[in-house]
Amino acid sequence: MPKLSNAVIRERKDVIEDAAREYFIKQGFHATSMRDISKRAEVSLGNLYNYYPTKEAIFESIVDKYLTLIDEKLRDIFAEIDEPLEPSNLRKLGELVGELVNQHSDFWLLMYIDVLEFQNRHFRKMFDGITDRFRSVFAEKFIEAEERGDLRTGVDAAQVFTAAYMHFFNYFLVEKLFGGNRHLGLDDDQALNFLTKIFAYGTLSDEKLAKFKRSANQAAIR
Amino acid sequence: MPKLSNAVIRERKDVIEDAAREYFIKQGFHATSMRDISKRAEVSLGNLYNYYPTKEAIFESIVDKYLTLIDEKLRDIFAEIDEPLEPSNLRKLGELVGELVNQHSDFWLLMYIDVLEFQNRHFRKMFDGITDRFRSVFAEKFIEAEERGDLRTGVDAAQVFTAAYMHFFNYFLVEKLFGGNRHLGLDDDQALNFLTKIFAYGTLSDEKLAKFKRSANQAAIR
DNA sequence: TAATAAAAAACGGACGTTCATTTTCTTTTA
DNA sequence: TAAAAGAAAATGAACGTCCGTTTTTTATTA
Repeated sequence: MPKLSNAVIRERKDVIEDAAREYFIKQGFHATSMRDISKRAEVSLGNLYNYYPTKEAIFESIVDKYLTLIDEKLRDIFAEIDEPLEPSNLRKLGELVGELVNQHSDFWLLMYIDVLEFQNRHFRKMFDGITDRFRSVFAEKFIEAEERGDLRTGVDAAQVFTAAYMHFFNYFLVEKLFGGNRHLGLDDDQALNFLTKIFAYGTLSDEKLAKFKRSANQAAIR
Repeated sequence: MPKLSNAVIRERKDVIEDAAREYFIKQGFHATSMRDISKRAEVSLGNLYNYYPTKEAIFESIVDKYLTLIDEKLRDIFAEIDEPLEPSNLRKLGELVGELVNQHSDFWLLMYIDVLEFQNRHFRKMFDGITDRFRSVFAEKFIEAEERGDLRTGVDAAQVFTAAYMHFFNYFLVEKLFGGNRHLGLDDDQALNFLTKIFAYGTLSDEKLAKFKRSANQAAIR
């Protein structure tokens, strides 16, 4: 038999990794057996080892693929945010983060597996230096906003954005994975408005806030 | 041999559960074997089953004990908060939550085990209806604050308190368990000030804010 | 036919749990 | 006061199953 093309190999690995991921997120890494994976992927047990040297290699391959995907998704999200400190855009950030959490909750479960079973070895970079990364993504925007005096004196734009981002994230994770069940006593839409307002009023300068109150954007965040 | 007293039984269970917990949080539930536990607890394998019917029962016993402990700790924390919406008290809340997270990080790892391996069966109640619980804990205080007009119109005191609580929580969890590594670009003290200010400016009425700016409390949160 | 992939069988060890047996310690008896 | 009895606790071997991985065998196709 001739060697399989890389494309075919990638296809079969995808099938295997889909099967493995379903088990991992349902019961964790150690509770999932290679036999479980081989059955669901419809690949013989022995053949798994033609594609991966160990079970952990399967996990790592899934994580790597996901990290790349989430990275792209986040890039897409930030591309939609042209004025990161504008309340309407902050709310949009929240919406998009909510979609990301809900559509890819598997990813966050894998992160918890990593925290538990691998001391967060594979996901460490997720939050490390996140404020500085935001600062470089929105570099000009943050400088402009500060020059315009959009923020209260002493407030750092990148820190505000990070705090809002983290809050949105955590809100949706609690709702999706921890049985939050409308834990703020609001539906997602209302919660987004509520949180957006806190961050707007909490960080914008009086002049900027006055503009915000006069603007049509206010209507959308009520 | 006469029956062991309940006190002795409780003592031995504590030893077993300490051993089990150390393994669970280091490698998860399924990666921990009854033999591991029996060795560290210096109890024979078979004897474990005189104290617990199954391995899961050990996990459940640990979780129950911890839920009680954390519940008490939270009660202590809230007892220290006499004016929940006062910025200085909000900051104090953050400090105390930080201590809780750092001193009992095991507990939160158990919560992740539960999310992963038991679909959060044992921890569901942690966040369910949390806003309403805060509302009843601080019932009079919230009503007083609203009557005094401390909050911007339309802002619900219990929701503000919950949002702040959740944010503090998440901040310290990310720092402690997810490799946050000063993820806001600030040390814990500065981060607490920063977040407290956001929630104060984000939710208090102009009159209340004016008082806050004039007060000595402002000095403590700088 | 020759090289590769896939499947199947086999390996040694570890798993959660059970159980027959031994140890421990109080109580009863002589 | 010492030994015997009785009951509960502790033990560790044993059970059947499953584990991750390796090795062997069979199938596939340029």
